[in-house]
Amino acid sequence: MKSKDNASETLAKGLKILDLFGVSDAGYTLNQIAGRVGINKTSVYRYVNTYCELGYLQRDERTRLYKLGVRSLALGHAMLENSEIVRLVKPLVDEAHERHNVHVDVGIVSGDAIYLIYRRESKYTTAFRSFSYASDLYYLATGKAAMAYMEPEELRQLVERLELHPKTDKTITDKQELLEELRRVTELGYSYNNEESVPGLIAIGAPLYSLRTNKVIGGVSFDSATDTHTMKEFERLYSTYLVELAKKISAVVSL
Amino acid sequence: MKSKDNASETLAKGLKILDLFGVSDAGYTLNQIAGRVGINKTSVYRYVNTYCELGYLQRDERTRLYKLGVRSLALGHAMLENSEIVRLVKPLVDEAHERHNVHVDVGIVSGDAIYLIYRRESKYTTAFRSFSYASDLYYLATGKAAMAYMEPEELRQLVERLELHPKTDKTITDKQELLEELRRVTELGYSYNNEESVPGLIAIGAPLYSLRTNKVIGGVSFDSATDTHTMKEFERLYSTYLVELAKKISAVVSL
DNA sequence: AACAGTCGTTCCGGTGAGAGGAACAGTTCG
DNA sequence: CGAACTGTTCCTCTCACCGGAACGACTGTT
Repeated sequence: MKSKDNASETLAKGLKILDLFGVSDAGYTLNQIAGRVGINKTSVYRYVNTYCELGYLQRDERTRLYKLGVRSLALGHAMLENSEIVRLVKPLVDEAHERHNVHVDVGIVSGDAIYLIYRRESKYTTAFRSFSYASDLYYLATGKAAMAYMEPEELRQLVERLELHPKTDKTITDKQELLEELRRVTELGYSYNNEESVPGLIAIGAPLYSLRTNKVIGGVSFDSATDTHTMKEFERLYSTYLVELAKKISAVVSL
Repeated sequence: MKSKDNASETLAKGLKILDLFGVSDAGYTLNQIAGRVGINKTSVYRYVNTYCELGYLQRDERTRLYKLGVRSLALGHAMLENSEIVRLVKPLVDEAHERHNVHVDVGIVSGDAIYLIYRRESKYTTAFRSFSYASDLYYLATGKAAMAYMEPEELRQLVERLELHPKTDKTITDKQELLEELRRVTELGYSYNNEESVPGLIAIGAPLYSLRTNKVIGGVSFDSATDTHTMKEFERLYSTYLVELAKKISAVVSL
């Protein structure tokens, strides 16, 4: 184990387990958990036991698998309700969602990842419920919008340590190509996701600013499916609303 | 420290900190955290550092206080989205909320506590946003409804280890009185919360069953304010809808 | 300028909680 | 019946955690 100072390795390992339950509703067996997080079974056993005793995890009575406990759900719910940023973003996204009947995602950048903190689905996108709560930036509309508006030096360093793994056959895997695309984003004011993360899923994204610090904090996207809209259609119909929404959100979020 | 076997004390302590951030949107200082959770400052420092490095917590740039990080929000959001029970409950509660324009709470019992896993507010109750995600059962409409329909032996044991602390001057603090009230609940089919948790806040609650095991799993409540409805009015207007909603939820939730 | 009161941070020594390999028992599968 | 799972316990070793104390950096008070 690489030992960073001033941090609890035990806690960090324990959190990796909780993390696992954020990406899937399916239950896990003890060995599966141990395998996924890369910790030996005995330790995982102790951690999982701790979670269960406290109510964060519980065992499904039928399948005997470990799954999320009520306490995690309640805690998650409470965190969202109490979070200032979610409380500010929610009504604006809801309004846009209801008015234009479109799928909306809001992602916030932290470290080298973008985190999905709010989503409103449309009937066209429910088929694509691939729900990873944390993603790399380079294959998402929200992420590319955020990258495009980063400070040049920040972006340079990010791209340098980036590894471009293809999610689909349309994922951009060349750094030069990515940088050129990002330049086009700044000209246009919004980004594309042209089936780069999931086949059949397209999106346009716009950056979210903090007007106080003038720095990018994330992105917002409208999503649709290729059998519903072509990219050109989708762009023509919604891009102005998207940019408008992004500005509204940026205005109320004074991080 | 009392040492329970097969559990990680370090992880348990670390989770107490995360828990703290579920009950309030206010930031905390390191010493405040240490005080609240009852752990010495140095350990808390290590835990908090771990959380920050991983993005679960972050420091507010202005106030320098520790607050929830984006990762926690995204994880919470993901857990709720992925949770089967939330996904089942949500549409039913939303429908009732929109049709009757009333505040709805859904609580699930785990251990000796009831956890709020979904809420839709009305304009009458927003003033009361006291948001503790886990509560004792005896002063809530959801909790009392759940208690009333527990198996006799289970209830007896629960009441035995109960300590009835008054939350308001109307909170029931006598075990005999509580048991009598619960008996009346079973006759009526729903419970009251007559300003027993927060002054000015009233509610009626109905139990949620698992039809498979025939056991209580929680409760659902409609809430209002004393300056909007008297208890009699509120009961007359909404009790049938509440019981109806509780049955619907119980039907879809086959835990 | 000296003060008291915060804040987060570091240092350090003693110890016990956690690590983790191995073997366990209980089950489902074919 | 064995094979492949499951969760669980036992064991020893050691290192990561504990926690009191002292630190420097700020802030506001006198």
